[in-house]
Amino acid sequence: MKKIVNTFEEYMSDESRVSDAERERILFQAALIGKMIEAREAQGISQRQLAKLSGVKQPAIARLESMKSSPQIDTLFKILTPLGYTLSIKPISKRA
Amino acid sequence: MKKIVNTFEEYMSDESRVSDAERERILFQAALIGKMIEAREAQGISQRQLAKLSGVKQPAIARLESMKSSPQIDTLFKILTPLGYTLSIKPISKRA
DNA sequence: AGTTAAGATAACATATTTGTTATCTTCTGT
DNA sequence: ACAGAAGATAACAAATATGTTATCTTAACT
Repeated sequence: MKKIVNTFEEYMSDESRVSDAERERILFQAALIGKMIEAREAQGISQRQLAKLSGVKQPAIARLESMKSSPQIDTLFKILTPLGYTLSIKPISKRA
Repeated sequence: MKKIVNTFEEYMSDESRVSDAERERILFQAALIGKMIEAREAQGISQRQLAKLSGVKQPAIARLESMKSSPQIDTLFKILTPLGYTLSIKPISKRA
């Protein structure tokens, strides 16, 4: 019977739930989302304003910023573009 | 009555269908997918092999490589990780 | 001609995201 | 105390991606 987890940290540190590869993947994802939030806040834009700019609704933005969903790539681009950012592929282990 | 389009190029050049912002977004997306395909082929890995490595099924890989779907971010990471790549955010108009 | 491998596709079920609308909580400022 | 703004969340419908299984087409090779 699995322990109920309440936080992201609890989930991530439970080795019976998350493989190393999956953990790495989630951390990359979290870093990406984190930078997106930084970009929005640095420009003083609220989720509701960004919703208007991007066409993505505020609840969807809230869900993805709090990592409650794994957004589709076009949703990410819709949000990043009005913030002046885009996505690119880079080799793992190279520094940002 | 809308003309039926058969190719990506026809679709992209139809201004009644695609706004400038959307066109830019789609081109970024296409560039990203293109690099993913390059990475796979440069390593001599087939879609079926990559399916085993990534846990994403071959039909899903085929669909996203041919831009028939807008994959979820975690699907992209699952595929990119065994290829040795990851995603990062960068300002628009900076060169790769 | 036959065989094998690769990518594309079909059809359907399942899972997940996103839209929609509304509300809740918290914080800030008055 | 009140009002307004911000982010989080709830509930449900609609849209879309993914899994599953199988087949098709094309190309390369014998």
